[in-house]
Order: sequence, then structure tokens, then C-alpha cells
Amino acid sequence: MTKSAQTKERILGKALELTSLSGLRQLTIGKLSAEVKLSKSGLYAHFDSKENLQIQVLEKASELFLEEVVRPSLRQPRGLPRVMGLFEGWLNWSNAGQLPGGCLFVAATSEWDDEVGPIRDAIVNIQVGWLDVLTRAFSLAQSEGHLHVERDSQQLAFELHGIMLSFHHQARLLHDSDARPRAEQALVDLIAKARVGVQGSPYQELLRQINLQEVNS
Amino acid sequence: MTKSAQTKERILGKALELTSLSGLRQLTIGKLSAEVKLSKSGLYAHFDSKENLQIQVLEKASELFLEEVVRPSLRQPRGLPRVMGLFEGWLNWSNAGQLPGGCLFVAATSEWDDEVGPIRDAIVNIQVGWLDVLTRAFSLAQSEGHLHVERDSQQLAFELHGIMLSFHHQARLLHDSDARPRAEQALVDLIAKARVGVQGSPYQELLRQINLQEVNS
DNA sequence: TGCACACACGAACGTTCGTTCTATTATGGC
DNA sequence: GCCATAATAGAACGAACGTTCGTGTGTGCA
Repeated sequence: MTKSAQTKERILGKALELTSLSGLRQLTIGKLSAEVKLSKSGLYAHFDSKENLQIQVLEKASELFLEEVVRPSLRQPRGLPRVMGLFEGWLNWSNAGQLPGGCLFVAATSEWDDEVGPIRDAIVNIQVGWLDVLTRAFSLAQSEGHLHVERDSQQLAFELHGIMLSFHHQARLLHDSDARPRAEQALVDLIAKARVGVQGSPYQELLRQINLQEVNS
Repeated sequence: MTKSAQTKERILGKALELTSLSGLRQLTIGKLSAEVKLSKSGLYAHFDSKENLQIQVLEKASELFLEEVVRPSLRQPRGLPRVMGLFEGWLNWSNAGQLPGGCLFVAATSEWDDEVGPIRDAIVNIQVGWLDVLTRAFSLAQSEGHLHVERDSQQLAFELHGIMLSFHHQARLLHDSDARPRAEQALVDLIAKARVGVQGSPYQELLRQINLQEVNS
């Protein structure tokens, strides 16, 4: 590996750390260069622009995520073991490891959801990919006979993602030590319900059942 | 109402809008003063510091949230109608209304979860209060006989919050038009399961059942 | 030994940030 | 209508931002 690549590696490593703590927008060339003991211009030469640095941070984080969360789950047998491997992997990823400030993508999502441009595009790609991984894992759990085939695997991915986000929220903002058992319980229930066929009534019927008054004035 | 209070009202209104779009940190006195057609120093005099402005933005947003989401739900009968009123109210709050960039608290949470100080404290208070509102609504649904008493209302609040966060994520970042029906379906299932007693196995047993290999290397 | 090239530095640019003054204009109670 | 006071404007500050440029180093190949 060339000297330049080594330095870049060092820079991006520290950049991931800082981004996790303060967000992709607060990642500043001045502070980052001080952390890695380079001059501003010396660091800048590696990236040619701030936006480029931010994109490469996202790419690096994405690689790390694949390595730390997705790849290990593939060592689990298809079906529920793999689903739970992803679950465990994500919880560890977002609350330990190299990211002292929690999952960097969660923060980046709310930071950039109203922007336009390559950074937002990169974030969207990452999140679409992640939801796809979850959806496929659930689909496999169905074809393996672990879950009922009637369930919508995208719906299950939506709900599991919600559990993860709620965990992230309570663990990182509220420092709630119950966050993990709560997430685990939610997953247990999710799997339990996905083992049986769909039997819930549609939303409109529920609304009618409980005779909800009009909310929108 | 004094002139000063009127102006402050106008400023905070626009500040909410900008914060919703770009986050509390990107809210800048220069841009804000230009939007409300005041000089930087003229606007500044109303708040005495940036931090104070940010805190008052949070307070204003909190008032608005109480008025737009919490208070209307209290007009619903206790129990499931109120739970669903909160659900509907939050979805509208985060995806319409005065906040063009979505729920301001969701963004603020990831922005400030690793900070220390009065702003983080304000965000924590708001989120604790919100989870409390959800928990109480579920508790009432239990005492009204709409949900099984054996369920943990905090756990239900945790899961409902996750549904909302997942919705916010998919609607705002991914512009997924399925976000709302997915959230509705998730709520239907949540309520259906909360109508019957606890019967799921604990997490450790599920792990054993599916014979998960060790994930942490 | 010399030469090219990769890599890093330091200084400076123009902006924007939050903040602090002083000065000017508008408002409201008598 | 006067006058104290409230409200806003304008200029300026030091600091930090991203970016550019010219200059030095060091390394490896001829």
C-alpha cells in the first residue's frame, strides 16, 4: 500500500469517529487535520473538496458496515438465525465498536433528508441497500419454513428497522439501559407473529371498530 | 401583545421552518435574520445568544407539538381511540403542517445525543415527555379493557415509537409512498397482539431455539 | 549523484459565523 | 406633542470555514 493510501486510511478512520460523534456536517477539515496531525492543506490534497471527503466517509462507513454487520450474518444459516444475526450485529454496530457516537447513518439520514445532491444520493443508496438486506433475510426465513409465507417481508423489514431506530434513540439519547431488552422483546414478538399467517384486520376497519372521531379539523 | 413579542413570534415561526429543513445546528442568525427581514443585530437582541435562540426554538416546537398532536388526542375517548389519535397526529405532524422538513425532534435527537448542555437537556425532556404520553395512553387502554393488562405499556410505547421513526425514515429520506400504509399495518398488528396476553418466549430461549452461532468474534 | 515526483506545509484568500458596540428610529404613556 | 424607553440598524471584531497557491521536503528510480 502506497504512503498516500495509508495516510488516507488514517484520515478516514478518524473521520468516521468524528462523524459518528458530531455528524457529517460538523466534520470539519480544520478539526480533522488537527486530529490526524496534518496541515489543513495537506489533508485537503487527499480529497480535493469537502464534499468528496464526506462521500468517502460514507463509502468507508458502508464498507465497515458490510464487514461488521452484513458479512458476519451470512455465516449464519439462512432463515431466522441470519435475521437474528443481523439484529445482533446492528445493535453492536450502533452501540459499540468504532463508532463512539452511534450509527452514523441514522444521524446522516435526518441531516440530509431535505437536501439534494450526491451526498444525499449516497445515503439513500446505503439505506435502500440495508432495507433490502433485511427484506431478503426475511424472505429466506419464509422459504426455509421458519416464517409464514403469507407475511410481507418488506413489512417485516420496515418493522424491524423501527425496532432498531427506537433502540438507537433510547440507548443513545436517553441512556436507557432497558433499551436492549426492549428491542429484544420486540423482536421476539415480531418473529412470533410472523410465524403465523396474516390475520389482522385492515387499518380502516380498526378505525371503524374503535369509532375514532375525526382528527383532522 | 407587545411589539417585541409579535416580532419574536414571527422570528420563531420562521426559525421552526428552517430548523425542520436543515436542523437546529444549521439554523444561523444571518440566514434567519434575512428571512424575517431584520438585521443580524436586531434579531440577536431578542435572544442574547445563539444557544438561547435554539432553546426557544425547541420550546416553541414543543408548544406546537402539544397543540397539534397531544391536545387533539385528548379529545378522543380514553383507550384505543386516543392511542390512534396520537398515531395519526404524529404522522401528520411529521409529514405535513408547519414543518416542511419533517419532525424537528427526530433530527435534533441524533444531532445532540453526544453533546452535553442545556440544549441536549431540553431535547431529552421533550422525548421523555413524549414517551410518557404514549405510555399513559397505552395504560389507559388497558384499564379501559381495550388491551390486555399483562402487556407492558412502556414496551408498547417503545414499539409504537419505532413504527413512527421507521415511517419518518422511509417517508422523508426514501420518499416511499408505502410508508403510511406500512406504519398503519404495523400499528394494527401491535394492537392485535396487545389485545391478548403475553405468550412469547424470552429472547434467550429464542436464541437457543434457532441455535444461533456466536456472532461476536 | 542527480532528477522527477509524491507528499506535506504555511500563508493567505474571501465568506460566514456569533457577538458586541454605538447610533438611530419607532412606540407608547403622560 | 413630549419624552423615556423599546426596537432596530449598521459597522466592526476575532475566529473558523473551505479553498488555492507557492514552496519546501523526502523517496525512489535513472
